[in-house]
Amino acid sequence: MDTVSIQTVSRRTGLSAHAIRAWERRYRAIEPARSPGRHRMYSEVEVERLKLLANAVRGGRLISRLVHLDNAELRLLESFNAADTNGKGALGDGSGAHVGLEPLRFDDGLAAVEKFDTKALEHFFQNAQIKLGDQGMLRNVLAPMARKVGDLWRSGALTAAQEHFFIMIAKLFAWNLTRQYHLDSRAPKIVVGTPAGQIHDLGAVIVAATAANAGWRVALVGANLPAFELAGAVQSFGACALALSIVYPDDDPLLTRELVELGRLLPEHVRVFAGGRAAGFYATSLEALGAKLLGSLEELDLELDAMRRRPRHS
Amino acid sequence: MDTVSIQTVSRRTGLSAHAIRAWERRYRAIEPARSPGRHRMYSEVEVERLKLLANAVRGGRLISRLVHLDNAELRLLESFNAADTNGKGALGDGSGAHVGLEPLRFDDGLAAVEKFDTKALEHFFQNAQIKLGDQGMLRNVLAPMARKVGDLWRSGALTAAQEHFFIMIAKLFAWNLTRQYHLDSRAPKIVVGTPAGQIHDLGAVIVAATAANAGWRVALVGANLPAFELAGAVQSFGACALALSIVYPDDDPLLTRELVELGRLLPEHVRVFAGGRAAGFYATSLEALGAKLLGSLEELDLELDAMRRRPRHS
DNA sequence: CTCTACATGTTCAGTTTTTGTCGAGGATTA
DNA sequence: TAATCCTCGACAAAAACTGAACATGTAGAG
Repeated sequence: MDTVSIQTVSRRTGLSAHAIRAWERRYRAIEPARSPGRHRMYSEVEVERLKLLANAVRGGRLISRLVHLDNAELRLLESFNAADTNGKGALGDGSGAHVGLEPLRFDDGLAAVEKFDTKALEHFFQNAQIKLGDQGMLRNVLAPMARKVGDLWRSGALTAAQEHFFIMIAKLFAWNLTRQYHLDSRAPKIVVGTPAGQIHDLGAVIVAATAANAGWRVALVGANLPAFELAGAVQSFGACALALSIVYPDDDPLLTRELVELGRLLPEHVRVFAGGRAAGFYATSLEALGAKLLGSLEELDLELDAMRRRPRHS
Repeated sequence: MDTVSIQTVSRRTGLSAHAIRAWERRYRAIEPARSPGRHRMYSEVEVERLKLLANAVRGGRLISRLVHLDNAELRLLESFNAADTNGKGALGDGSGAHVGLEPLRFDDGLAAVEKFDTKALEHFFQNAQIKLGDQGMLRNVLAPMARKVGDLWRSGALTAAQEHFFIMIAKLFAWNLTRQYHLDSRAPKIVVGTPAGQIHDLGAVIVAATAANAGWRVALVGANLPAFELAGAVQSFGACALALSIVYPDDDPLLTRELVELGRLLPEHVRVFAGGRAAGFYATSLEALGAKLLGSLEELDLELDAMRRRPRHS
């Protein structure tokens, strides 16, 4: 159904309306339906394609070379430039230059949190997503912002209500990213959750989004689960990996015990990852159960990718 | 067959009465029954359809193109605004073809929960949403299912991991519903949360979705908030109402104290609603602070609607 | 290293479409 | 009787359209 106006397409793709028309005129990139009055009316499929094109162009490719590729090929390219664009400072300087977007200022996001302004906060995230891509947005905006909001809360600069509000929306946004990945049924499976005592699940949601992006099927089982529950979930989901998010208490004896228990319960071949702000404090326990300690989402991505390539080495 | 006046429709949809008439005149979008004196009398289904149209328009679509679509297709479009990126599998097809054929089997949903099958569970929800509408799906599927899952967990038929998994997905799905209603800035505001001691926030999310659907701007501040936080959120968001979800402990003296405190802190003109399984047990405390105890989402909807049409106090 | 030829996003200008809003004059409702 | 609605025509702002010119950056060629 062709119902989307060019302005909306522009907002959603980050391309200017003029650019979209230019692409049509010069390369017939997309030739949308027209209204009786000759206004362009785009379908979702066309919007999707324009998004792919826009992303590829941001990755440094020439539009004239892209228009012949089909969507699958474009998606492939996308994963490449995700790999090499992520580190660089697209964040602060906003010199992404060509595609004209408003610069990405953290303060805008924080201001939205202060005012409980759902719309502004989502807009901020969306802007970041267009600019940095899914992964970039998770790593360079959402995750650091979560830390920042946490700090501000502890320092008293934000109220608990504001912090909760942020977390709620951040979770939803991250989760929505996972929905767009189409995974075939042969994809490997992973369980994501937080062990007993850990009640914050934003980290887990972010990890889930990352895993889904890496082509895994994810069971997000939430927060505060005892070892036997986690092990049970792994077993009944048939997962070959388990990711734990450990964020808050730096030194929880219960958690240490839980991890030991987990080592006892999990099948040998199940790979365990752990990450999050406080994960490092449990390094020895984690090591004991053969878990891999990860310091960043990038590392997680690499690990997951490596596992995919080399199926089960049992 | 209750029918409502055009002004009511206007308030419920956020459209001006003039606009509604224009849509009818120009596109025959909705042609309501008429009174003997030619006044328009809208039925609920017509209101529902106007809401769908209004939302699609706010999502950047052109009204002239929407009027040919049926309700199921409109709802489908909404999911595009919400998820924003999507349309992977849609490739080429796009026409609603397979939209709502499968019957709504509760057991399908539960089976998905057992298997940690995210896709299937979301599909189940979406199917229900298309079939019953947002409100219907919240009231008749999501909420009862949440109760059911809770029971099954307590009875041991489901593990905690499965229960958490369900709650996670349900929460995100319900919260997603609130996103589609970006309303104009004149809409009244409400804060939704749960008081200290209450750690389950699914109920709050459902309430938030309901309020958003009724045309309110919502700040969902999450669970377990002390009275001063709630009051502070109400104040800084500028809300004229506060909704509390009280689900679990039937008799928590702390909560009683919190409610008293809340009564002390809240401005006079702020209306308070309370609902949830355990809300009834605190009836006296709630009454003391002038809160309205609600037994169902329908009641909430009515109350919110009533408040909207009151003359706005400065 | 300069010069030239693309490639490609942006701007300008003058029209046209789309769509929400207003007002007048009169009828209906509560 | 006051508030609300009706119809119809007109209006106006926002957003699109077209086509050409413009600006900037990149890549060879000389």
